[in-house]
Amino acid sequence: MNNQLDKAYRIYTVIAAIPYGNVISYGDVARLAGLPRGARLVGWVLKKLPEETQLPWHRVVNAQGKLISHNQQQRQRLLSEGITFKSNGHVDLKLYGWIP
DNA sequence: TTTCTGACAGTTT
DNA sequence: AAAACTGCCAGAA
Repeated sequence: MNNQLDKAYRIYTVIAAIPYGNVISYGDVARLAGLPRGARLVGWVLKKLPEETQLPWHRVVNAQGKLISHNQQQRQRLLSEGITFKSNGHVDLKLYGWIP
């Protein structure tokens, strides 16, 4: 079946599998979840995550390496995983892009 | 039902 | 280089 829960579930699975110390873009999450153009859906799903989720949502950044604006916590978590930032405050996707 | 809005991306101006 | 436009999917109004 192809209901929204299946799609959300596939997205969860992909995000849960992002290795420690790596980041991935929304578009790549969608692609790996079988939703080639579902980047916005990934954002929608992540927005709905509960506070206490164990999903490594902080490893998902946009295609420019920019973090979401509303959450300071993301940068902190990435730093604690050893991820470095460029002078413009973006993560370097070339270094940390996740190739499964 | 139609329209608008996102924690986005890719292409075209 | 930067802004605009288009595609995508689900939800809210």
